[in-house]
Amino acid sequence: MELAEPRILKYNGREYPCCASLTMGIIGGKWKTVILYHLINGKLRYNELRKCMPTVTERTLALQLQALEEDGIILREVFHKKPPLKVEYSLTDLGSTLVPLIQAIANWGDSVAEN
Amino acid sequence: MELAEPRILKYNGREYPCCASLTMGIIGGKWKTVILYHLINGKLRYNELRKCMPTVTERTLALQLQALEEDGIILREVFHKKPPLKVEYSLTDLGSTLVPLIQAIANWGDSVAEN
DNA sequence: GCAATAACGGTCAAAAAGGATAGTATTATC
DNA sequence: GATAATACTATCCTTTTTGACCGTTATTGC
Repeated sequence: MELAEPRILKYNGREYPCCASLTMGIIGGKWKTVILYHLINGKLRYNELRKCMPTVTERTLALQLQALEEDGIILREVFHKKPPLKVEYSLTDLGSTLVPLIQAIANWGDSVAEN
Repeated sequence: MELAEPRILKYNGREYPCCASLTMGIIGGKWKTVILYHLINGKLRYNELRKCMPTVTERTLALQLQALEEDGIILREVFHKKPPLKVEYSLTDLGSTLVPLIQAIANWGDSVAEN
């Protein structure tokens, strides 16, 4: 059987075989949509996010935040230099274009939850 | 620091801490949204899906199809018993409720692709 | 002067996801 | 009578993701 050549899509140095998988490459994984969901209503500090997501470990949260920042989805702002006392995360302009998507993801999950 | 108790959501025997992660638990991963994207326009046979997704391995495709079936998102229909010569996959009613979501995921990926 | 807070980073380990490759049973095709 | 197609399954292995747990640096509160 012959398989067709896929058209390769690129984003931020990574390659994807389909527009759907590109999106999933950016917001996929266990925690990224949860982070974005909590950022819909505005900036949150690192520890505020932790309180919203008590079951994620600190290391994983930090990794996911870095990945989202690297992909241009969220902005990381540090206040008061030397020891970084205050860090705020918010959606970038690009990240804001994901809001309807995140909301739809959350709503669908809500609608099918059994509890 | 005190962390709040999360409200646990359940679906198909699994537990999630957030409505967004529930959805991702069902359609997350590298290939599930791609499968669903190709099923939007109607039934497809196993090998038709393979041609749509030439870069996925057979094992992974079969696993993802099983998972989607188990979660009630797709329907697997076998024709001509004995050796299963023809198998068709399609969206269930529940799976159809994901169509707007899948389309939004695909559109967003399309809009940010660099190529 | 001790603990708490803030925002992580480091290391190691476990779990989950995904890939490579080959095999199977039956029918259809050349 | 060999080959191809169909729809997978079985092993084995590698990569990726996630978790557990502890350390850091400076400031504030008791």
